[in-house]
Amino acid sequence: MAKSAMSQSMDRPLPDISSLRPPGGKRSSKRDRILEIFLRQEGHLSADDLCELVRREDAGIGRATVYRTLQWMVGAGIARKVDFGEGHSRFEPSFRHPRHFHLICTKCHRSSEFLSSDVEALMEEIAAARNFATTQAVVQIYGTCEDCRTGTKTDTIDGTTTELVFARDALRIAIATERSGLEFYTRAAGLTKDARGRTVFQRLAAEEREHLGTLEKRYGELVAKNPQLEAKPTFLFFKGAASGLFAEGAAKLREGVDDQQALLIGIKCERGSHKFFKRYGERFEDSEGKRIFLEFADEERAHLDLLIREYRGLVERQDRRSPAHAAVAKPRR
Amino acid sequence: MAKSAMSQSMDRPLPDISSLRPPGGKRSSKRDRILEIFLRQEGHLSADDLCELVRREDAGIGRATVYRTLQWMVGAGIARKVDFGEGHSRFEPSFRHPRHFHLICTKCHRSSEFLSSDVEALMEEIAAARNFATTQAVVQIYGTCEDCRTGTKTDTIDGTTTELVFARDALRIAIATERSGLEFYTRAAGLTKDARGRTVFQRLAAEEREHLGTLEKRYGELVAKNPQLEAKPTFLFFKGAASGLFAEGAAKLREGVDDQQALLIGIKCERGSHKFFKRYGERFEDSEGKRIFLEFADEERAHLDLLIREYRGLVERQDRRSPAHAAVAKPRR
DNA sequence: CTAGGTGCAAATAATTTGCAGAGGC
DNA sequence: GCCTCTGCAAATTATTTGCACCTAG
Repeated sequence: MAKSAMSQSMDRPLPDISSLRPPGGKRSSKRDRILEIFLRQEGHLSADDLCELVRREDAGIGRATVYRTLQWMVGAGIARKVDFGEGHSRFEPSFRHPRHFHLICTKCHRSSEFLSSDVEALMEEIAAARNFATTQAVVQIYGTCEDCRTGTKTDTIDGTTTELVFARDALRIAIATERSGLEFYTRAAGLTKDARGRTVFQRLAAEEREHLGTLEKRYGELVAKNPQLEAKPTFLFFKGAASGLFAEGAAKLREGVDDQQALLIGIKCERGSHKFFKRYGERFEDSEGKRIFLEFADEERAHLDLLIREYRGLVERQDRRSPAHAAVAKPRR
Repeated sequence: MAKSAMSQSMDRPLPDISSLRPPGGKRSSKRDRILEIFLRQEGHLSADDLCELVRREDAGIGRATVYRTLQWMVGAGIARKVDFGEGHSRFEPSFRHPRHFHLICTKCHRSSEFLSSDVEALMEEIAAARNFATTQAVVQIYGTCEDCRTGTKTDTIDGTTTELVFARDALRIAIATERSGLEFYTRAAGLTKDARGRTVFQRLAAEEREHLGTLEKRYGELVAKNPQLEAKPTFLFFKGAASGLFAEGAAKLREGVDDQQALLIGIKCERGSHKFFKRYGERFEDSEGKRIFLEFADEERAHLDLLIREYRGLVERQDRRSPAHAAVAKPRR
């Protein structure tokens, strides 16, 4: 039985490339050369592809060294080994997008990538149900790509645009969530009888509107600077329970609730939304998209705090009026 | 570049084993021997494992023949080639469960299987968004299994119990859906003012209750006959949008609706539920679990028809009273 | 000086192929 | 007799190793 497995410890946050020379071996020499050439490429290289490339620039480098360097890179978390069932492994730089998945065309042998937090969430659930400690997950969809079926060249996401497409998708998701939040608060403001409560909701609606404006402006700037962006396929699939949350909240509002309940619903929505974007934002590598998610999470957090403050104030005022009823459920945290 | 790909055309509904001898080659001889030995095993065999097994029973069979038979089996849809990243391929009989996914323990090198219609649905969506024609999907979760971490032996699903565990899970899902349906109709009956409409909802509630009883009895019988079943881990992960549908429907009822709207909500729920179970039932191989899903789909269909009939009656009666308002949206189909 | 890095060629491992012979129809 | 199946050994491909040599700290 051969080579069993190059240490499967992938998907670490990887600091920066220059700082990881020491771990393991001495400084370096050809290693650097190979690494540099590897990182310069895009797509999924086979060991042999890399050999060729290296040989082209530096005649005196042996296949064995390339293989050894590849093993080191995988162990150090610089590269990821992927298997497309071709009888040989391929390698991809891992610093760009951790845990992305692949659509693999069996006709043209090209593969395109996608991110799906939805799929990840499901896999986490499944692993948890089986008490399985996940280190890595592989999702590969095999089939025929659009280009091969129709003969036309469709727009693809290449190495230079992934970052941008990711940022675009992050913005789109944030905007969608913001919209449903705005709708929720507008409706809540319309329903609330208490003048003070209404003011809070109006203020939140105004904030959402403003933030929505900011996000849309940013989106506009992004696509203005990169006109090809709008046509690119979706890279990040993320239904975002957050948008579901606000819709659900809005439905509850329609059932008719008192001011206190409305605040609690708002709190639930913002808490869910915050947690959600924080959690998913954190699992991405440093990038514009990640930053958008985390910023957005902070924004939601601020709203959450505001709502909680207001809720406390409301309960306090009620207490003062009729201390006996004070036993109303308090929001956690 | 080697062997590229054994025809990727897997996952066909496979008729029965005896009838697929002719396609391709002559009758057979050793082929049958190898096939028979392969099918008798459970788990994921490597080509070498199979060679050993075959050699043990029939000394005069060469490695090449085993490889060639394996290729033929994959092409004929009898076997599926799986790659766990060990440097060699493994093969599994494909007639049991099409498109299942794997949890692979990197410590003990064992793998357990699961089905997730939720993951499948997401992958379909993703493929559709990219205009990608899927032929096969691979989902592998690598990590450490419970046994390896805790040292204890947990209950696993082996070849003899998969069918039963699948049936168990199908029943559990059907029961959960039935429960939420029952709750929905009970609530609807309570809310409906029109005597006739109320009768319909009561009748449906009664039917759901009865069917629920049947399903629960069946579940009880199943686990009584196989006491080890209750402790087995979940095999089929299936949130079932259907249960979500009824819950959503019930929420809408709470908002306060008239009888006609209540019927429409019921129709929407049953239609969704029927479609859902039909669709997912169809993608399974013939098995008790599949039958449970399809039976359940039929049941929901009957309810749907009843609701539609009732809805039509209601509209007609209204028409007779005030023909002018006849332009109410009709349910499709 | 010394541990690890490197090249080359040989070793290993998984899988396929060429070819002569065997077997069913 | 034809056509495919088979076995064996040789070929191919991907990847690793042994070993002598080289090089940076």
